[in-house]
Amino acid sequence: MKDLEKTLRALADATRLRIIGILLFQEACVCDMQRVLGLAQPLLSRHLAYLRSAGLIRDRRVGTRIYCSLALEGEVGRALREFLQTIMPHFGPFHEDALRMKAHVERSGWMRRGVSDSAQSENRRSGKEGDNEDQSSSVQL
Amino acid sequence: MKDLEKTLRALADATRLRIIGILLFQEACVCDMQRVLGLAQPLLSRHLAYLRSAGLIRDRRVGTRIYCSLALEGEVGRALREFLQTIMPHFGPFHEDALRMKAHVERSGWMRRGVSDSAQSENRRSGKEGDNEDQSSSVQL
DNA sequence: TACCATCATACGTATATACGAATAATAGGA
DNA sequence: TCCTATTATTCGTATATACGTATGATGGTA
Repeated sequence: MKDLEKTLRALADATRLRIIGILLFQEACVCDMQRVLGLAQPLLSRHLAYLRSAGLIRDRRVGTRIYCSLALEGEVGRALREFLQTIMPHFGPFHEDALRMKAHVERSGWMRRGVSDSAQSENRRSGKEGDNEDQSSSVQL
Repeated sequence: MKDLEKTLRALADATRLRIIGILLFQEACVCDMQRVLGLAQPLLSRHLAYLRSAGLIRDRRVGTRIYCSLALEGEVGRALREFLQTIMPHFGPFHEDALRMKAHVERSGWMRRGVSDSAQSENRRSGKEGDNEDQSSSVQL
């Protein structure tokens, strides 16, 4: 968690709030977020860079894909997570974004199981679960 | 509490954070804040207007003086208060501002008791206590 | 009414920020 | 190596924002 001012500045933009809203549920890859949020790729990339620079997210690369997750640790991070979990349902686009992401993930899961990338799917299911502590969330739709 | 985006934008400025840091302790008048924070009067006035517009503070006039206090109600407001109480001690100027305000209030109280404005002092002590619920705070120095 | 204290608002300026379009960098497969 | 998918970065532009300076508005007292 970086500088407090930088953190709060990161929250002061609707696009970045939408990104955070998605990540409150679970890790997501940039390409999924791009489609679900309907953002231009460069724009999304820039906002992610900002959030990364502020220490709010971290990422990992799997092949060509970057998976992002929230990085809320320490006292301030925990307080921020709680705060976000309380306020985000009050943020206009939050629910629709969440539904779209859920639908997208289910559709994508189906495609993966049926068509392609089974090796990557195995990779995700068997070996990466332990790394995704940031996925835990108590926000309920 | 107004629009969530506006609220978060209000937090994205160091000067406004300093103002909020002072008000986390208790209601304060504009003139005291101006002196303690060392801000130009028009600047302080503008930032207070922003915070007021965002629904984060409210004020009351007593003669020529405006007293400001935090207005954190409802689910989001309560969450925000908790969040602020946790994070503000991590904000650089917070502690010094608080000490300066404390010293200022003690010095001012002395001057009031000794020299002038005893009617106003009585007014503040006897009749306004019930209105200052927002003064309660558990932030400890 | 004049004067002073307190606070709000207008004007101008420098800087920050968000975004679109274009391009560059990285990874993977044939 | 070439091509494609994914992502990062650059460039230019419009808008927002923070601040200093000057002025206006409100309240109180002599």
